[in-house]
Amino acid sequence: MIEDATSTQSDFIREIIDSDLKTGKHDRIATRFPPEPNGYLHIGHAKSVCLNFGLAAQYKGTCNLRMDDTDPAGESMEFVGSIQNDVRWLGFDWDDRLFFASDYFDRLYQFAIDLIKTGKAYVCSLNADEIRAYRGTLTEPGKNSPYRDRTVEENLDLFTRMRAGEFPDGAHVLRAKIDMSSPNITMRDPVIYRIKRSGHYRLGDNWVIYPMYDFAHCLSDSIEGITHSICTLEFENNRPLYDWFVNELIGGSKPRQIEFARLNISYTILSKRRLIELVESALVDGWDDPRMPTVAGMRRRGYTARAIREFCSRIGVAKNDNLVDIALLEHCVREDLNETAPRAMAVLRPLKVIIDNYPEGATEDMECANHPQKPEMGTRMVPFSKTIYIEKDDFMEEPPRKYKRLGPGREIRLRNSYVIRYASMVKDDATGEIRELHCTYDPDTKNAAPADGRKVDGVIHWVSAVHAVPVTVRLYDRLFKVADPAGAEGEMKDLLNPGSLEVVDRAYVEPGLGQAKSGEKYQFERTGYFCCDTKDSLPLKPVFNRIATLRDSWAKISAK
RNA sequence: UGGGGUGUCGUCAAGCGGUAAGACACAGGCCUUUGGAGCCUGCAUUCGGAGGUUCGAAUCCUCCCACCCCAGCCA
Repeated sequence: MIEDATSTQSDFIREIIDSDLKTGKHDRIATRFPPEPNGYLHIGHAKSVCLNFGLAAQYKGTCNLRMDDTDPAGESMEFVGSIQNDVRWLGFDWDDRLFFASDYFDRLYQFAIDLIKTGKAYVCSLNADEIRAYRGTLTEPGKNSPYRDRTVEENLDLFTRMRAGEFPDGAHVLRAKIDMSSPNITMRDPVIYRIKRSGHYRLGDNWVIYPMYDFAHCLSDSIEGITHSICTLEFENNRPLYDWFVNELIGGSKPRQIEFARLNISYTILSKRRLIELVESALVDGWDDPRMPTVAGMRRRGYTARAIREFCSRIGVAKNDNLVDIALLEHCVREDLNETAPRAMAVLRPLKVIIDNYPEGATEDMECANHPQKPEMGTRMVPFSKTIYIEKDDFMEEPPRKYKRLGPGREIRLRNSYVIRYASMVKDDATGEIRELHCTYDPDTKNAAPADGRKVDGVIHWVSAVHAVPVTVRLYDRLFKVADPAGAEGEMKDLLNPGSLEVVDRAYVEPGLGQAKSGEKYQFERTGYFCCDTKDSLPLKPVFNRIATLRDSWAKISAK
């Protein structure tokens, strides 16, 4: 198991576990990560994965991966596969403990029979609307169903026939007989089985009745010997029901449900429903669109599993509603990639520069460090020649104060190369746009300070025009333009950041990058971290996704 | 206005009766062939509010306020 996930500070759940271990309530701990295979995992799930698997690792216990597939609608093997892939990619391992709630259907059915036999469950023949009406409201108690007092024999007969497929969908449900006047609506004779003929993605038509979450989940936990069943806050109301089923049906050690606050992140959305909406309305390009907060999307964007784990560790585990600043996530990727990503030069918006006093047709190989602080990462050769491209932003005709880049009369250091001095510019007669710059270079400054001791403050990156490789670069930014899209009014499409994707069709990268392989991550010096796209890159024709920008203190200065 | 939760810096989050950790963000400065990275400094006299208990309260008690969740045959 990975180390960084185990070296986490404490939280209220770990305190509970420490106490359970200390008092001898448990001598080992068992958790589980229980997704429903009806969608892709997102970073909110990653928080839960890190928590559950991290706990198991920390306490030398186990964490099961369990598909909570009790409602066949929307579930599929595709999702089962993507979930396994994502959990594994995040760095966790469930060994041979991949389970399916649907594998427990026989036992669950038996538990239901047991409940009927002890008079704790009954078949109710009210329709859905009637059940709702009988349930009462938040402030008014419910009324007993007229079917509540059916005999055990009648219930057994009806339930058996429900299973046998004798009734149409919705004709009957099995309900727990608890308390229709409970102030906790969850306890007002909750439905535990419904008839649903949709066909299960694993079991086909074996069943026409399916257990509800409240019934299946606690019993699945019990079957697997889970000690701590960790879920999100919205299930707090369900805990009494969780305990009710367990107490009625399970002897010995019982699992304990503990709830924590789900993750929210600014400028994005983490509800499965909304994510599905984004995909289905084609507002994004699929579940793995690099702007998506899905594990698949983030992976494709270039986020590392390590960065995600670090993020999950830093946000902590508590019960407060939260909206974590997306800047923290960005910080975590930068922190990781700063250590690991080789540097390279890429010019996103090229401006041609001709070095007048540099010999025509000559080429020089410049030795460049792959990481300025890590000599062990080696060096590479980057060709330099008379005509180069620099970033448009790195020249200003009328530079403001504090601007350290190129301008009329100015000198600048070309990264890993020479110092050049501005000579003149050529403008387009019609538009006034700057077409190209002419400069002169100082031959004595190749990776050396000027001999006369004059200071050259600015450093800019460049790429040799004849050697550079044109590539497509996709500049990603936050998906939404509002900090809290989940809490915002209006339609989702109106909340999206129109600048969340900018495609640069013709950026120039240093020659070596032409051979970049899918998934490789680089720091394009002075611009950001980029990942060679795993889907759209072709051999020798890479497409780069911007993972994150570098911190840009000039942007802050210039904004003032 | 039923029940269940939560309220500590802009955002997360420690704190568990002994006098407010840390992180991100932000603001200054140093350093720098990435305006990157790194380094240094600053950033809650105050813990939703009001009372009370105590030598001492963010921590205990009382009342109040705000926000979140629950009326799927979803999970």
